[in-house]
Amino acid sequence: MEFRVEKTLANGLGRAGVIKTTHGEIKTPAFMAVGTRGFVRFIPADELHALGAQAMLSNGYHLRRQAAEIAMSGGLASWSPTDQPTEPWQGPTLTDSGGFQVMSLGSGLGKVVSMERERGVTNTAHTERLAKVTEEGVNFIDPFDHQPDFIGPEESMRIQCQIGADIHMAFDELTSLADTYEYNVEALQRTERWAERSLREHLKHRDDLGYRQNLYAVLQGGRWEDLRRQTARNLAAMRVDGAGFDGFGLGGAFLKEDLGEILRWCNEELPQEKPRHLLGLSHPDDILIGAEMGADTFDCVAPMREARHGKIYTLQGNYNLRKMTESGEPLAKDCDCATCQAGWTRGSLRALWRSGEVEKKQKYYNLASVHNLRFIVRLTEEVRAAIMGDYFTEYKGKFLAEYYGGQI
RNA sequence: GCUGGAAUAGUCUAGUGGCAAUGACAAGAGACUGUAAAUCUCUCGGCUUCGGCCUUCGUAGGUUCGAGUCCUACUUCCAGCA
Repeated sequence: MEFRVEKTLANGLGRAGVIKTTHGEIKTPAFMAVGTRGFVRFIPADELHALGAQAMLSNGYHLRRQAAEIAMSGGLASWSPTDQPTEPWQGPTLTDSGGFQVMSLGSGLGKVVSMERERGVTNTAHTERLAKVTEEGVNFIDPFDHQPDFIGPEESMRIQCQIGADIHMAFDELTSLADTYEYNVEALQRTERWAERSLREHLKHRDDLGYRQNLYAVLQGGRWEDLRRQTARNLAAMRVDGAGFDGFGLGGAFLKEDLGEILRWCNEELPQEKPRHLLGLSHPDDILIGAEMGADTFDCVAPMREARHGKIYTLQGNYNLRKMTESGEPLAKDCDCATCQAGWTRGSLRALWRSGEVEKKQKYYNLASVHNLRFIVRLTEEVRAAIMGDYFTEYKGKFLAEYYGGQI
């Protein structure tokens, strides 16, 4: 993998660049579509390409039982599940380690991850969690079949090297907003030990499929500057047999107002010549702050999940499709997505969504997902153009003013 | 005409003495950020100072401390018999 920075913002952090992987280039900043189980729900690969998606993120945790099968077919770029009609996504890919599930099945079980929720968030009681963290790794109960299972750094690396995405994530522990400083110190030190074990195991298998796979370390440390800066330095300096990480994942549960600062702390310490992936965020303000503070790639389930739940993105803000019963308006003004170009209106889309017929609903999920995903992909394209063209600050201000209507 | 059965909120539906009344759908509001999420939460007779108050289960009476529920009559619908 090769990463080249083409232009840097005046703040010295934000930049535009190109990541070159075995399966293609990613022009950054870029948004990766989330295809947790190896495909993007309701959007076939050709439509993904058509809407400008440059890469897909899948999850080693969810694909752990198909990993050997994926390896047999040559890796994620030549595999798609037999029960899905889509062709494989042949472009660049990234897999997550399963670290997020440590939190979502553990301290965050049954809870909604939010960046704006009151600070009174609480952790799920230990006795109720489906995932338990030990030094070795994470013991968990599969929520679907209730079978006990275990993933540690070595397991995650072997799974990811069988899946064969271009970029892998080290196995990390994501803490929740409710965790204390003391717990974050403990979890962070463990995450760094896991990072080293991840790197060691990754190096053994990174060429197993006949092409070079790459590993990012993940920075945790919650909202504390000392933890963030120190872990950035530690992970940037980490070497196993002379080899370091190929890039860095920026992880954690944030409050919105803290995001920019946290990214600045991390990225001021990280080497500029390595790419950085901001894990799991995609609302426009998060992308704009992320890009400004030096994140190169993004991923998030929100555009498509919110589409499925009836929230439609527009430059003037979002709206809920529920209230658009009779509307003959387009989904969004001047939108270049395939759905809008095909002439779908708010009312006609709503009728599909609320039809109660499975096939129509699936059509709705496709059309709405394409629209929202294109919206976020277009945003990253425009951010890149703004960085390259030296007008990022004006672009950001104008976008936020129009999108949030002065509410931010 | 006779004999049974049935009428409950926008719709369908539960309820056989303590009920502003079950559930579903529809409708309305909110949430969702490295996917246990085609999901979840809330509202859904009126008013309210949020403690309640008022009006509601086809219509009109009655029994009862208390009736959607029991009784009588009537109206409409369904089924069977003529």
